[in-house]
Amino acid sequence: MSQFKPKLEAKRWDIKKEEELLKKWVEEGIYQPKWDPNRPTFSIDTPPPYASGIWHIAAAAHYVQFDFFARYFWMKGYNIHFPMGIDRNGLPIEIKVEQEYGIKAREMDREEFIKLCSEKLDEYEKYILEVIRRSGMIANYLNPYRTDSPEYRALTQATFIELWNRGLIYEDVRPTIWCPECYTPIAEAEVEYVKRTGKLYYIKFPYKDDPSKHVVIATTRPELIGATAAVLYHPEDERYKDLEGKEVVIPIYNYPVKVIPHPIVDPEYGTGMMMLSSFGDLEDVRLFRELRLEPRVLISPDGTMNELSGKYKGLPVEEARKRIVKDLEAEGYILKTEPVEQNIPTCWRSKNPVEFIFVKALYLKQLEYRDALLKLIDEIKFIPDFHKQILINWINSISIDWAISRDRYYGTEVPIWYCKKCGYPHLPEPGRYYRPWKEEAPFEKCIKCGYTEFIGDPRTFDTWMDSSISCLYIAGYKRDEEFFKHVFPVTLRPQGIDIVRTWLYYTLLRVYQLTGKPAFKYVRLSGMGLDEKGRPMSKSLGNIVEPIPVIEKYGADAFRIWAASETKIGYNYLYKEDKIVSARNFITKLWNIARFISNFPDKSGEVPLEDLTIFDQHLLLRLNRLIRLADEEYSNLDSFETVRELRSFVWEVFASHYLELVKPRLYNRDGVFSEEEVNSAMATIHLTLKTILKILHPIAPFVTDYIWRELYGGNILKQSFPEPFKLDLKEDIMDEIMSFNSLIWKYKEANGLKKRDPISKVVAPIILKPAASDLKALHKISNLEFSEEIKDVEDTVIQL
RNA sequence: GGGCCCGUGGUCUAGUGGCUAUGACGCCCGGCUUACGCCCGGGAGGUCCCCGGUUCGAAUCCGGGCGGGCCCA
Repeated sequence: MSQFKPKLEAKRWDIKKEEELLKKWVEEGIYQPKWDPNRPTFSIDTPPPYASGIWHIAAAAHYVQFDFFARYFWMKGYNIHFPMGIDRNGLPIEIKVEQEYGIKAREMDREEFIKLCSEKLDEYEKYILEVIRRSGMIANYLNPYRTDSPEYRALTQATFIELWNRGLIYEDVRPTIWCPECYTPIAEAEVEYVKRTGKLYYIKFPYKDDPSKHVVIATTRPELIGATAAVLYHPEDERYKDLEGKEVVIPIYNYPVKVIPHPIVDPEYGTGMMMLSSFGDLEDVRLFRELRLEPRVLISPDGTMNELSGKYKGLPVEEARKRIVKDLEAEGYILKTEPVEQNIPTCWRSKNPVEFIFVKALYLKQLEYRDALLKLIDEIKFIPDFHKQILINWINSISIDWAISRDRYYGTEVPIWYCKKCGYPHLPEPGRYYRPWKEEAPFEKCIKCGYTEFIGDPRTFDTWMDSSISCLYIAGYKRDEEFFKHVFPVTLRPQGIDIVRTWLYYTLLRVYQLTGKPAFKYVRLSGMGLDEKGRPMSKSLGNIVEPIPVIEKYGADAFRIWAASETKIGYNYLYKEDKIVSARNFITKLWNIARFISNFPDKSGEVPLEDLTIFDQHLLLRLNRLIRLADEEYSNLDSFETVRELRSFVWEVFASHYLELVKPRLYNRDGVFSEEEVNSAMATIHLTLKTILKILHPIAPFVTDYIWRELYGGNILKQSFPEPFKLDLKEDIMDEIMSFNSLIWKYKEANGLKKRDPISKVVAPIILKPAASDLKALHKISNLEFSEEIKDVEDTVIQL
């Protein structure tokens, strides 16, 4: 009928419109919302992604997930503080630059090297910000903060200076986990254990008092025999009991060590006799401390053997192992070798095996905060709560203080100058950004000896020293106290479960040390995004799916709907293209519903709820369920059920049944409906559409905003989130309506009728009476009656 | 070795004590219904990993096992 013409003309949503909307959003200022101190604030400590290469789609999915809640709380009237940050400090970029240009940072000009890193970071940063922009996040990507900016680094240094002055930081020469490739100490949290098959060597150690006798020791590290300080067996091991107190002689190196019983030894492993060397692993370090043994470290910081190793000096560890095995074999010390499964501790960045050597490093006290932190985390709500256990386990397993200095270059500088004469450390006033390796010391003379020359500390901080205060930085800590009071503790920390022991733990520790408070109200821990076979996406597997091509093919909304409805919070989730297709199909469906509705004038402002037909009120009553669910679930920072429920309401209830039923009334070709009834339908379809658009908007901002603008005008984000309709009905009859429709359709199909063929008589349950005229019209029933006798829709009587 | 998570139609997935187990994709049948074939209607397809226990009742809770993943030692 020509009197109806849809306002939405296209037959499907055109994803090219997304770019137009992105421009509009910039113009409308949604990325930098106005601040109103009288309203509550929803703030997000957005994980500043590390600018080091391509992002996979599952990672991007994690980011849009917290955008949902920013948009939701915006519609609920909150201030939104949603900064975007980029993490740019630390080792990964240095390693990337070293590899790409084939250079070594410590062999070139520091200024020059830093410049190369910075340029590379700019390149990667652009890519990340484009993903953020293109996926429709309202994070302030127009003005991101950077962890390597002078302002950010000044804050890292200020917090360090404060903790130093409070005595929480000390310098020590201690056995440290060391990466020879990165040439720096690394933290416990940065060690990654890699399984591989190695060799177990069975080596004879002669008795000191009787060289004709020997014990056999099995080890995977024969190059460390010269670092052995004792040999151990299990106290219950009958084979070795009479050896207690005796001494054995180390082959090649020819010095004696004691035989000591210790429960750490596994009698089943090797021969049940183990050598304790400095240092094969962290356990060795602990044992040396416990047994008060003098360590003999044979390995240099560059991963080669040092002078203590004798003739193996200068050889890389692996090479030295081969050489000493040869020598031991030549002298008949090796009895046998066998393959063994090993867990090699490696550096998570360079993937090289780590070593344990003596290094001077700065330490931040953390051991003494364990109990306080365990208590503190009870004040934070974890979503889902079962993942809190990861953090608890980690806190309980920490065994050494945190080594926070790194002998590297692209990072926040350790702000210390040392007196050139007496070496006394001097720290500057906190506030500005200091670079001791290139700046004059801001001191007149040494406060200890009065000497006037200083030397700057060349080291940088562990990058977690910077990222662990991101929530303080974004809250204006030490820079805008008024703002800080409003937004701290930050509402939400969203992050993956893979960095609980690093980012989350270090943040809670640092923020507690600095403020005495929990950093967040909510911590939302998401699982890992995997490829369609359930494997992590990685370069080496070649299974990385990039987000932007997917967004360009299916639209950001389809991508976001997938992220909202296929990823259960806390659980791993698989990327599957057909899921995105399915989300895109839903958008097409929604578009066409809106297109259909746009044929009819919006009467929702003219008809009060109580004047709607009872059937129309039933639809809104059913819609109330969805409104309540969405409101509750979004406010609990989840979206999974809402999107599934919304999809089912829109597709099944609203489109397939309600809209089919009211079509005859809307068109009213035969004039059987009164003007009030027609207006009621026109009001109901628009009320429902508006509600659906608002509920879906946080998830699918583009298509909902576009439809809103076309039909109702303005930016939908500036609408308030829907409240349930106030209706005087108890339970809606939509389920019965749907069963009835299916019954009739099934009946007609079974009897070879088309859907539009008439039926002479139907006797239906009384509960369906409110929809009588709509049912009659849709199914072309000449005589529709209702009976109280019929309880169940299934028992409806049909006559052809 | 420890912790956490997972194991549901061909594939993926919802469901954490209760009627004939949810949905998506795929498959089969029917439909030229004027918002939508990116559609509509109908349908087939499942030992809910295995064993034992608790219970009137278990996919769901408990114990044990098998298989997979992540993190840690």
